[in-house]
Amino acid sequence: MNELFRTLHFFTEPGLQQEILEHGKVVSFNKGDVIVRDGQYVKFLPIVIKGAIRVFQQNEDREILLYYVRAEETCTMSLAAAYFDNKSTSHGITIEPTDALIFPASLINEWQLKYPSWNKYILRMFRSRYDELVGSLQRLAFDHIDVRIMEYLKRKGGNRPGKIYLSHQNLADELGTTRVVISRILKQFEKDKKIKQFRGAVELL
Amino acid sequence: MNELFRTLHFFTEPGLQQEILEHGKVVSFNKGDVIVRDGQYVKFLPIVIKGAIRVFQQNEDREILLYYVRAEETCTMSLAAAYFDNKSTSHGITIEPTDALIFPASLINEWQLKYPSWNKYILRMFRSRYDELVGSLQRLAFDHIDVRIMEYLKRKGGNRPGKIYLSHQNLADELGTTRVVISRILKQFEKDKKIKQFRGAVELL
DNA sequence: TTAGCTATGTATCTTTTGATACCGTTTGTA
DNA sequence: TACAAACGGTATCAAAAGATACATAGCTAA
Repeated sequence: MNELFRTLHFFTEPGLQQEILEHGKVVSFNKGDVIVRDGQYVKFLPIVIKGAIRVFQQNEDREILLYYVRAEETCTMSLAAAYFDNKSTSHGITIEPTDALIFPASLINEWQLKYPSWNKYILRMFRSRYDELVGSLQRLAFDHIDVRIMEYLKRKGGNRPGKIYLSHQNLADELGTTRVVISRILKQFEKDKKIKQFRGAVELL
Repeated sequence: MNELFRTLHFFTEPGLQQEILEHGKVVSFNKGDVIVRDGQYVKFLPIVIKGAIRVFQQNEDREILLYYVRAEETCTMSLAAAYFDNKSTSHGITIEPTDALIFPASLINEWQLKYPSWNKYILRMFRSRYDELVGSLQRLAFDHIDVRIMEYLKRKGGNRPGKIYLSHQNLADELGTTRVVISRILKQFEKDKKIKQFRGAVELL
């Protein structure tokens, strides 16, 4: 429960902390669980304590990654959908075992008017999601695919040594390209001793 | 001043309307005026009444368009910067003569806690900026440049007949490509009788 | 062990886009 | 009017990326 308290530190008002503990419920999800589904109304808002939710949109055969919800973060798409009583336009699926604090979306309204730190939290969330997306747009617009792959691997690896588990196909989906292109570039990286490849994983050198 | 009242209708609480009129100031800008500059602290928040502000980021020689602030809208980047007391990371420049309601950014905090309709306005703003950006990302990732040009023209033209005033170079900047590419594709459109070209303008057929 | 699935390697071809260079035309203004 | 700057047309070349096809390797379950 250490992580729970770490998460709570954003919410400086004792009243808010109490409300969160009172109305919130800690739920454990398995890898691959669906948290939100496109077209569904959002009744509950999650704040992730441990793990990660992958949030993405899907049109026809195309898929576009919006963001990952990680520890201490919430899902801005869910928040907005809930707030405006809209159906969700994205999917949210856990990519690893995940614990989240879940509470009724109906509380958002009240909290906004009562707790400044809640507003700060939400606005910071929106802002950083927006910045992330601008970053993606920029990289997509101006960087070549090899740079984008390397950037992605570094970010995913979090600058720590160790294997990063994803297939060429996964990578292609994340970056919006095709498997063949990924294989081609990764092979080149391998020749240049920038990475080591395994079945279903990559290691940065 | 008709437009001013149209803008105000978002703010349903009489108290908020009164505060806006009291603390706000209507300012007229010329085309090309700089509203916010990268690296500058944001002290005032604009709500556009008439006209449009182009908000974009610039790194080295690259430029990336974020959004236009049009009538009844505000600049979410400014808002976030002001709220967190950060310097702006974007530029905002009017692309036509523009009237805006300007008020001290320091009021944001209070209004959030007092007026639900202000919160609603802000969140809707953030949400739609985010959605716009996702759209751009999607088109950039999956559409070919000819489709993107046509989409852009249609949006800019607002499905009305009439000329759309921009040079090939402008278009190239907006779409993150080069002038030659634009000229090439527009020529093709002209051959296919999809558009008519003029110096500094295009007309959809 | 074998069949079947998933993951990866790679060759070939085509398309799209970008880079560069040079041209003529229009427009604004000194 | 003359000159510079902005605008647009076009040719040539190169690079990047996608499409397709097929081969091989590892993993797993019957």
